[in-house]
Amino acid sequence: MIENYKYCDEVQLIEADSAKGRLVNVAAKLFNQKGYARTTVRDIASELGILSGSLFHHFPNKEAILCIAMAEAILKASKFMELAMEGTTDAKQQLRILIHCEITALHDENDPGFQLMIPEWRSLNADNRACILSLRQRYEARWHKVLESLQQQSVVNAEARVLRHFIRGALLETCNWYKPSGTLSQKELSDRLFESIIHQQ
Amino acid sequence: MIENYKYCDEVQLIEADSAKGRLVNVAAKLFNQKGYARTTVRDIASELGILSGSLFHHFPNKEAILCIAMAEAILKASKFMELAMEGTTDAKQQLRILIHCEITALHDENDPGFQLMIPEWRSLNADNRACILSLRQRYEARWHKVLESLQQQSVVNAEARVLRHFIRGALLETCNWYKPSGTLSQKELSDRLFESIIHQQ
Amino acid sequence: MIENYKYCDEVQLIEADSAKGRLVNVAAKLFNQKGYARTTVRDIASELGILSGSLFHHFPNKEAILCIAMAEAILKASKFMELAMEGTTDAKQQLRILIHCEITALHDENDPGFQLMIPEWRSLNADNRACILSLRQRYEARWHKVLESLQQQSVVNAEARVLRHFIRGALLETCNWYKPSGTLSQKELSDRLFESIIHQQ
Amino acid sequence: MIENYKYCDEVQLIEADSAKGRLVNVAAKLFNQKGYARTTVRDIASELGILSGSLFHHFPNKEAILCIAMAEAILKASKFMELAMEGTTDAKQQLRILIHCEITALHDENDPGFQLMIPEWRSLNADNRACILSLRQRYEARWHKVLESLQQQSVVNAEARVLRHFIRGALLETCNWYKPSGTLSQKELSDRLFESIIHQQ
DNA sequence: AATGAATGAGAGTTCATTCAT
DNA sequence: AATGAATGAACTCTCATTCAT
Repeated sequence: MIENYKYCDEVQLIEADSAKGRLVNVAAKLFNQKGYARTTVRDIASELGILSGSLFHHFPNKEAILCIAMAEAILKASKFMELAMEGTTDAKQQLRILIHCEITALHDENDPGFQLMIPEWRSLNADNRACILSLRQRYEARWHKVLESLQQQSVVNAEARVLRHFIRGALLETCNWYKPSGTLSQKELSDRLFESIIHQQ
Repeated sequence: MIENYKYCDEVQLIEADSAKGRLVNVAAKLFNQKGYARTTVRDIASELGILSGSLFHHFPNKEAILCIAMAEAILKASKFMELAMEGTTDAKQQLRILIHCEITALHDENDPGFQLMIPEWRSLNADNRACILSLRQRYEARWHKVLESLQQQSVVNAEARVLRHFIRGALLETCNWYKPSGTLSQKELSDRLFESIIHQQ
Repeated sequence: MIENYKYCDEVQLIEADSAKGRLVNVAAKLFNQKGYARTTVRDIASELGILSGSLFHHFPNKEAILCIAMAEAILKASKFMELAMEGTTDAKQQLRILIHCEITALHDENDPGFQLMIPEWRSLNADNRACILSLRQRYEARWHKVLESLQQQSVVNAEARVLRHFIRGALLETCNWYKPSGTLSQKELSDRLFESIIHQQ
Repeated sequence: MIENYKYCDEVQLIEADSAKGRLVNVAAKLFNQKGYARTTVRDIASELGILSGSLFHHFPNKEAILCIAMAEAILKASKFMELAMEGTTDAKQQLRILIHCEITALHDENDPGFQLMIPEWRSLNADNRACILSLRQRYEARWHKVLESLQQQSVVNAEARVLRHFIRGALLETCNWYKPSGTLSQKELSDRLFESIIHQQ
């Protein structure tokens, strides 16, 4: 039954201050905390101080909330990343920036949808997966280009594709242990990963 | 209701050939495919050719199946790892072995519980978490020792604790993209990660 | 959403004394009284002294109950009619029997599904409609043959097809006004309609 | 909740060209197509190009729309019928006219409420039923008189009351099969029923 | 050990209706 | 007159779990 609904035909950033924006944000936070399946629409509604039926004024169903949270997150992260990359041509520095941007996206309290993308992938139906996938393409293409360049320079010891997966996994896992409020800053955390891969002579 | 049940007081390896062993195996496989929450006890039972009520002759509840699958997996992986480490004293080689063992555990078809440990952690209640945590301790202690040794030798550029998280994430993520049947063998995959971290002079 | 479920692949008479048989009977009675849409599964369950969830042990959804009630009704009515027609060759007498059988089916307390067929037709999805339609075919074919024969004899003044619709409507409407407990017996009622159409010289 | 509201205290014909008139018309059409219970106020509103909340500026609730649609229909049909009967004294001819008028009312696209009266009777609460019933009285009294007269002349073979039910059913059922756009005109259809009952010598 | 009917809480969703703007 | 966000009760259906057989 989860199969026959499709969202995000026309993706567009929702204003974070709107009712809809707050709703997506709150929902994504709960999805992160408890998992999508374990989060009920009543949980989301009560967090917002409304009743569960009112959610369906804004979204046709629960999955649409997840889908739009992911869509917004990847769009936002893509923009942020491209802005941050501007003017940098050195592949090593580009990688440093990519890592930092992804860390930022994963731990941005105002954009809780980014870290859902991998673990809650299975919660999307085929159509919604296709939609999110297409949005991720531009973002992943950037990564690929940088890593390929590094591979050709023999700065890294693995195929670009394989290395991207390693890095994604390492970064995603930070959501399970890293607390931004601790002693390690996000910048330092990013650098730790960067330096684990790129050894300076 | 998930809160008030505790399993795995007395952990012991179930014979893989027993009815109980097959049950855990089948269930863990389904949990991997669809996620614990989305897998129903009926799914598990029908895969086994029995009715859902019959599951409860073997396990007090669904969570217990998850818990024991994890417990078995970590015990089995620990044994396998310690066997593989025997006689190796060089820290670099030890790391290579650890990585290879974890890849093996993650992709072992006969031990599908290992890859559940992180993503389905939240599906366990407090008691069961404590139980699994204690079983993981010995396993993680081994990792820690090796990584600390490498850090002291300045072979790696991050704190042992942080690096362990990076590696765990990178390895876990392989479950989402790596197919053992493809062109890259598990050994090669392990080596890719090893060489990404440990740069040879 | 009502669209994507199909029932009655393999139609077979359910034993009226079984739990399932009683369930269909009770449900169909309620559908007659209040209409399908206004009858809740809780209504049905509470009439049976069980809880609403238990219904779904026997039927996959509410529509399936309606569908099987119709399927059983038309099968039962077909059998009854063919038995009653045996040995009768005179078309007038055959019509008399057909009318009587349909009156009987419409007012049979133990087969409350028959009178649902027309008014609740729209409550079925496309697949279920096709299923019921195919079951009705044999039944309607009988009517058609008799009425055509009468038309050729010029005993009736309308095309067989049109006349069948008139008769069906007239008979169906009896459910809204006729009470078998009143002064008019079912036999008499049937004869009134018969004699309204077939004028004796 | 359907019980405690009463409409149609003061019945009056709404101008068909008014906003209210169009609304009733559109709603009744939908009620015919999908059934009252399955038609949502959003369906009606979207057909009119407004939002569902706006309906309640014109009508206190959904049931009122149904009720007024019926009320208008019976008033309109009564007027039409009495006009058509004027000057006709022969009972047979009167019946022919009555049948034709009812066919006309049932298939009048501009008066879709008439065919709702029987099948959606159950959707009205007690007060609204009483209201519609009183409006139908004059209309039905006309039928009764004509049929009694025919019965006394022994032109028909059933009690007036019973025959009226037969005819009503036969006519109502035409809504389920007869298409005015087909080869049979409404006049011909009416005559078919007339001639099925009144056999010419 | 297994069945299968039943439970009962709770899930997502629907929808007539209200009301401040 | 119309909007559209919100309500809240009711809906169908799911599912882990129980238990007499």
